[in-house]
Amino acid sequence: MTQTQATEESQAMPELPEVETTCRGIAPHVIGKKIRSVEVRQPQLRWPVSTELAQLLPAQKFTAVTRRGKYLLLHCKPGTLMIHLGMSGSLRIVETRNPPSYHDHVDIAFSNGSVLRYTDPRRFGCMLWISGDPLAHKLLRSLGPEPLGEDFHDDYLWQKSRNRKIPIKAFIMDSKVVVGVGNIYANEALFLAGINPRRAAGRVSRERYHALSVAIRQVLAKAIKAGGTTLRDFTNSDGQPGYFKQSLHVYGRASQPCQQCKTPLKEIRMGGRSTVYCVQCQK
DNA sequence: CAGCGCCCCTGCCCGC
DNA sequence: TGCGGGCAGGGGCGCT
Repeated sequence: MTQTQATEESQAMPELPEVETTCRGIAPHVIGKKIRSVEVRQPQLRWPVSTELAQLLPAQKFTAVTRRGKYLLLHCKPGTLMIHLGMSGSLRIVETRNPPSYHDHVDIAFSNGSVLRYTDPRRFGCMLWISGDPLAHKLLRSLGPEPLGEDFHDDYLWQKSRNRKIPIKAFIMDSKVVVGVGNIYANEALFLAGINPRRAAGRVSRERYHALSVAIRQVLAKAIKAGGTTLRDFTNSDGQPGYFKQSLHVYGRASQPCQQCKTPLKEIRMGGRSTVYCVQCQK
């Protein structure tokens, strides 16, 4: 991996497309492979990593790798390993002999000599063991629909937003409304739909919710498709996040001219998050 | 319930 | 050049 790629990757926040790419990327390397050992070098993530993993997982095989929102679910017979990548986390397949670096917090080693390695400099991620139905877990049971699923559409958003006074941006970033819409894609989708991020969710018309639902699907699907092109090199960890593959219209472009009307883009902070929009094109 | 602000943590950037 | 302070950011959680 070149220095340039390492730098870009360290800045990459795992949004839903990156999590989906990770899900697809690790699946063939971990499903059906016998687990030999688990090493937790740094258990202090968002919540402590259970030391029981080292006893529970060896001799097991992951039977499936699925995703719910930005949570990755590695299923095996006695339970499910739930992983969130937080802001700076990543999962890679490496060789056993590959020595861990400072931020490589967890290794799950397989009998074939490969290792599933969890890396997370900022440690906002988590790795939790769930025995029983993972979808009934506290962190998953109240989540809204998947943005690329059939339950997510304009009528759903419109119904859900009645009498809501919170800004539309906060509304679509609320995981109880819809999962996986992070700050970058919320900014982008609102620009594409022509909606001011501060507009109250309850004051967005049905027609504009149609445009918004289409925009959300579009930016996420496009990024996942872009991520898919790097899948074959997943183990070499040279994949770049999907949003580098598509032009960002507003995110990170504060004070630069709007690509539609040339008006300088405005940046405000909403809930502590950078919010960039065009005062002319987004009402 | 709805809405809002805090906080976990480190890398990066800026100013002196 | 080196160092310290400020800040960003996902999202659960506690408080109003």
